[in-house]
Amino acid sequence: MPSTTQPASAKRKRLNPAEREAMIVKEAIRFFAEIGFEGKTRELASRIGITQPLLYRYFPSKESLIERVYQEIYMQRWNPDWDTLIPDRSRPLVERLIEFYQAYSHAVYDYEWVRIFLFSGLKSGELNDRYLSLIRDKVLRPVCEELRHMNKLPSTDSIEIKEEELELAWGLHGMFFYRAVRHFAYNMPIVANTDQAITNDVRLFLAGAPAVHKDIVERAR
Amino acid sequence: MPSTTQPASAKRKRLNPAEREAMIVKEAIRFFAEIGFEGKTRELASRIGITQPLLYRYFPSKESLIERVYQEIYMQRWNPDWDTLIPDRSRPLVERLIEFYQAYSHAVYDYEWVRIFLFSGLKSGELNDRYLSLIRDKVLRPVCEELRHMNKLPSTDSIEIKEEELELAWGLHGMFFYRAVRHFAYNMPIVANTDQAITNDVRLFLAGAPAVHKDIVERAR
DNA sequence: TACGTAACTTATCAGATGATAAATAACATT
DNA sequence: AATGTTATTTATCATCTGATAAGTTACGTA
Repeated sequence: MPSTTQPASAKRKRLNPAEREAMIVKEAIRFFAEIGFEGKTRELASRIGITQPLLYRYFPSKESLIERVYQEIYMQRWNPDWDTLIPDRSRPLVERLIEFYQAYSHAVYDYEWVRIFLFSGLKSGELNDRYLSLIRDKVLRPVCEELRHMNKLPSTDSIEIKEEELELAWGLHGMFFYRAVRHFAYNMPIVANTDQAITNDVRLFLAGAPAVHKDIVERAR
Repeated sequence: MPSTTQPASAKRKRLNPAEREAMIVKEAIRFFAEIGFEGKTRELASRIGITQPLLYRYFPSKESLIERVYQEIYMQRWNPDWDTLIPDRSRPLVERLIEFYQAYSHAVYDYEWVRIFLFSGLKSGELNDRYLSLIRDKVLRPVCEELRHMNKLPSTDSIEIKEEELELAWGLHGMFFYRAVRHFAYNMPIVANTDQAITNDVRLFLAGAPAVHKDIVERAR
């Protein structure tokens, strides 16, 4: 039974508002990632080492704190350098994709990110939409375009990307992201060498894609 | 504001206990799949069209009802016929894997199953362990064995399945399951032809596996 | 060292929530 | 039609929960 009061040893401390707010947000992210958004404000406060009403000096409601957690989590998970990485045809596609997904894994194979993303999706899915649109436009479509080029198929200008084709690229993304789900949601041990596993995924994907890609594009006519 | 009382039009109805219990469990599955396990007993009762205390005649606590939902959901999602499907070398491996994953999709591409599985994983992960062990032993290991055979590599008796190798098979499973996550957790539209998408996944996987599989097994020594 | 600002705590509320006890009424049997 | 059983409801409790108001004290400044 966690008490709402502080242990006598921890003396009351005044922080400047910016510091305290950062502290609250940081712990809120950790807390909601663990428990889910039904986590109670009293328990959160006790983890921070403050009293529950203090939260309401910094955020007008629990919902607004959750909103803030969303923002904080979604912000800056995308490195603008990646925009040009996948379409850069001066390098082999395998190399580009391996580099991208390894770099991306460093941003995204993260307890808090994965779990809050899942919780948010299961709750409403509204915020996930925006993020998945980003993935589609900045990763999956470029992958389809490069795949067309690699397999000497008509460019996406002449024949637009088909749903089924995009679904193929979602497959690569699924290999990648499901690893995070297994680890952070199902609590399974993570593979020893993540970079190697990603390398294998990409190699397998690119070696296998030609076997189905042509048929898909032809079915598109 | 849902009232706890019934509309006057709906007259009180006595069901025999077995029927009523089935009714409660069925709606509880739907309800917790939608809302999560923090869903309130009063709201559940109102959906069933009964009063909240009646739930407690059938289940001693909310937790025991959730336990029951777990059981109901995990029961009978595995068809014993599948045990012999993947290892049957009288047929081409592509064919076997396509048949298996299509059949499996009919059992598992399901709103209630996917969401309760995710909620349960995020909550404790205890029940998911059992299920994922099943997948590992009945799907992924057999896939690795068949892959060894197909690629003319040493059998799994002489060189045991390596973690990295199993991770490759998790990749195929990830393509498959992430599609369900996108649809049922993120609320994205599902691909028009699921069977075709699964066929593509399996073909790509088997066409691509040789490019990485040999290296993995050799690294194992 | 005194003083004022505001960060922080204590006290508390109103409504929600899981659970229990007692009252009611639907249905089977006679 | 009368009667007994029990499925179901009404009433209610103790605790929890998000949120507010009022009191307290740490700290910067003169």
